[in-house]
Amino acid sequence: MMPKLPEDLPECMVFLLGKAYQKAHANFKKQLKPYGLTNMQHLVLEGLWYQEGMTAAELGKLLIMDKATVSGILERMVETGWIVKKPDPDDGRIQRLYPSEKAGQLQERLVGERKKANQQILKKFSIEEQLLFKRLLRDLI
Amino acid sequence: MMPKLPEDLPECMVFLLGKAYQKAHANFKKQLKPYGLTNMQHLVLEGLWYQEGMTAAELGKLLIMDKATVSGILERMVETGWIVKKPDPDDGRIQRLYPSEKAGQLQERLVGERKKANQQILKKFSIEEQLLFKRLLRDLI
DNA sequence: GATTTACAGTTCGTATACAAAGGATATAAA
DNA sequence: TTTATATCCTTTGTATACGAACTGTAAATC
Repeated sequence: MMPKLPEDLPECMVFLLGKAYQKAHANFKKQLKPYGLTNMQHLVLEGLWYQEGMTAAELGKLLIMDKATVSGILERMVETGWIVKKPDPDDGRIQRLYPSEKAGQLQERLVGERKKANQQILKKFSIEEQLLFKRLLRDLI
Repeated sequence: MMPKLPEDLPECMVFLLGKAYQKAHANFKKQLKPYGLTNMQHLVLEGLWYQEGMTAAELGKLLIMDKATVSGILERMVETGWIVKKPDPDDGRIQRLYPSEKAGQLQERLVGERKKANQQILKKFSIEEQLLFKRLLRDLI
């Protein structure tokens, strides 16, 4: 629960959004730990399952991630065998990204974990609140 | 705006919360840049203005920050002259924290920046939506 | 075709985040 | 009072985040 806070700080959206995300992130992180995946790595897999063969730039745009951040995450995911990079035959600048076999075998369970995490957040609210909440958040993105 | 996203990913609260915070954070960051302060450093100052002399542990609890994270932030803020650490006479484990002179002189402007950042987020919504949004976020913390 | 410009990725530096372990000190218990 | 336990804080290691600079390649323009 929220402790006592300075002045109108608890009214500050930057603070509220940060702490709400912090909590949601921490819970999902725990769920993913057994798989040896981080939240962002999981997100990358979801992106590639949606459309494999994307480039790092496309993936970053889709998932709203900085190219430098994407670069690091992809490097670790190649190292740990979650994805594969294949050079594009027509464009020497590009590497196309594919989920690995190992990733594919866990796809259902991993997507299930995300849905579970999502449900654990939403279950606190009524259906109307859930829809409104999502709309409000989307309006900020 | 939000790009096309995999399956029901755009329905996922972890994702929505993360991206909404990312955006809010980025905007506030820009506002604070002229001051040479980061968002979290600003938050620490607000905490100490609310009650100076707090310990790192108390501050962390108040602002919902990990003790290791707090430690690093405080170290940098001492280095850059935003806060001062004073040893507690009764408890050798504790350092009490105070905003510096420099911080005090900028207090009004810095608090103003936060309020401005908050307004820029909230202005997109009706009063009713604003109140509901805050309540929903608080329910997650 | 040579030059400019645009784009893809990487690398570097700095700042969170947080788990885990360690060092110092205070308090409770035996 | 010696031992055990609890706190405070720091340190270490890993993973984001992201601005900025850099390399390499493609596309556009002259």
